[in-house]
Amino acid sequence: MGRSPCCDESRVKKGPWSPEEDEILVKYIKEHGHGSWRALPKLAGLNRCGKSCRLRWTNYLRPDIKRGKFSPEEENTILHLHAILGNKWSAIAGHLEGRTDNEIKNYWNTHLKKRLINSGIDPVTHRPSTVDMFSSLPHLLALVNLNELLMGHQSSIEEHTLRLQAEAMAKIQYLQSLTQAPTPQATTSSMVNDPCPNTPSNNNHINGLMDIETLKILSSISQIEDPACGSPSMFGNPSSSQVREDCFSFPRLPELQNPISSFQATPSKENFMKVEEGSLNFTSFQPYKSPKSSSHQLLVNDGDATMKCHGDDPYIITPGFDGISSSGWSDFLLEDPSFSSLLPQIPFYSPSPIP
DNA sequence: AAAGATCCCAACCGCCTAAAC
DNA sequence: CGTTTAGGCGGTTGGGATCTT
Repeated sequence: MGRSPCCDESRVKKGPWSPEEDEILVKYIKEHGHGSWRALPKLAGLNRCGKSCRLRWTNYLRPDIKRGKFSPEEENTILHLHAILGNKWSAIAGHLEGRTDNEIKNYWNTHLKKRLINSGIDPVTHRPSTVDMFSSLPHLLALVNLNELLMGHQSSIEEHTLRLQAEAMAKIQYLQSLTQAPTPQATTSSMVNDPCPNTPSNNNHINGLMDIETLKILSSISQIEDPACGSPSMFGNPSSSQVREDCFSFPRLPELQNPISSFQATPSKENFMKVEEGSLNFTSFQPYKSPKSSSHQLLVNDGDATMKCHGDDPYIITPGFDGISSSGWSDFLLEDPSFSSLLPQIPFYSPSPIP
């Protein structure tokens, strides 16, 4: 329930500010400070609402505003911070001296977002586009299984097999739910403007490629579940052998030098955690509890850049993903909880609850 | 040169939060 | 403790500027 607009009075002027109005506002604030924005227009002799005055001042008239083109350094800062903070424009603006949240928001919407999209990067997640994410799923699963083998987490072949089957079932159910959901009138713009891109339901906002990709993924899962391809697929699909023959490659993923690494994270001071061992190329974690939600968030810093994922589930960290160079992420990929929920049994690091 | 398309950004709108009452 | 409200925020829009055909 929002409050009613502060400018109910229809008599107040709207629209572009005239130079005279600007002058009055600047003069008043320089002499008196803004004080109560609601009271300011009357005191200053402006036929505007207080909100309009505040916006005009903070976004345009403030003397410390830096105008002009964004420098490459500023662009990088915005990209990095947006990957961490999302559309928290005021928070991002806090790191860019002289830039307003509105200016950064506009610059993002008109320049940076398009640039990421053109580079095949989802501007919301800062990761390769959704289709690419799905195409990487089988590779991730293979890595997971390899990791488990290397780590010796399975006590027996049978236990390992059971776990793989359980995982595969979870993944399949999820993917099937995607394909069975009603198909919205998906367009590229609907994906771009999707306000909740990380929710599973929104993964439906994919065009026909989704079906193809999903089929491939399902096919690959059946391969993982049955690596020898010698037993019937769990789909019971007679044509699955044909699908299986289409062993697709993962052009976006380089050959990994290291499988997903094991590492230990121990609490140091307050909510900060340091990685004590492990071969991933980052230096620190910083989990924290969002004050506005029940989810935990996790900042990971690789010495050059910081990324974030959030949620209560374990995190999946894949080294060697090298498709996001324009925003500086090159050493790893953090998957979000909607994805990690598909892999519930992975013994990865999960941030400790923050008091 | 003109019309249409696209870009850009200042400004507005509606919602949220926290402080005041 | 519940209600009201100022300030703040992010999303969206309107229209001028610029580009394309």
